[in-house]
Amino acid sequence: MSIAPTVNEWFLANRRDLPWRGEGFGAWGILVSEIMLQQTPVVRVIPRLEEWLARWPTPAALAAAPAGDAVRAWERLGYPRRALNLHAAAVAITELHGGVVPPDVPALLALPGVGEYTARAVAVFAYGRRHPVVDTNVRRVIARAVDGQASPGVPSTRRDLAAMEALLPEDAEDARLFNAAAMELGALVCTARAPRCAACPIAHLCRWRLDGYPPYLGVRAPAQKQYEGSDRQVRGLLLAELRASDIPVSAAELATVWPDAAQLSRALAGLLADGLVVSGDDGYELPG
DNA sequence: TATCCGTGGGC
DNA sequence: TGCCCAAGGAT
Repeated sequence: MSIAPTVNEWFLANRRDLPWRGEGFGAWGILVSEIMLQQTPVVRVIPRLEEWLARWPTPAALAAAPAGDAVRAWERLGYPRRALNLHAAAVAITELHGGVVPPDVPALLALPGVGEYTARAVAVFAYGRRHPVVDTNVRRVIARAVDGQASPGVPSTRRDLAAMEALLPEDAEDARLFNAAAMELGALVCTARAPRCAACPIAHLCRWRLDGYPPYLGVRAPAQKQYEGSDRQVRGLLLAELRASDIPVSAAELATVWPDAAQLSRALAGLLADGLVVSGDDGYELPG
């Protein structure tokens, strides 16, 4: 079945006016936006993205800054390893690609923090290459409209890319549009909870709807672990302490952020192993 | 492949 | 109110 023309037409009339969709928004901006958008809602990304691009308008500009500046400027976007990865990617782009974000998927995949989704998103949205782009929204749209399932099953890159490829228009520009359109449909209409089927352009041919909205019976991903009291929370508290200080912080000062010494030690060791924190004679600090 | 990695908002 | 979810990636 060919849903692309209908979904594309809906997209042209209903798409959000997002910064990375503007004319002349370059490949570097697209890459930064895609990394920031990994597991992070659009509304929280937009202000941080604009600050970043004003400060570091090119990969070379970011590469010339200390990695710790990137971690500090990440503020509270979450998963701060992304900031470190983005800095390392900027260094790689500067040193290996002449300061230009590479246009092909294998070169993009080789960049730190760039996986199957992000590599294709950059190749398609920044360079107009024809590839399937599959994120959580697209997986859900296909699961429902095509497979008749309320939720996508366990992710499988090969299977998910093949499913999207089967729907993808031949023309590269139509394909680029459809990748964005399917994502937008999942984000605005075919949402995880309470899908707005009355507003859906393909409701009349959605397999899940035609089958009477059967409940999902497959295996579900295990629920996210409780954040309160987790190592993640302790890492976040430690990093917040270090972000707030311009000078190295002593172990004694860091010890005040969490009562459980063993857990705090474990979290700090993790941050050191990740390269998010370095230790020197005067204490702990963000990397130089 | 299952698990880990932040943070915040919605219901 | 606790749980689910959010343009994933690395190991």
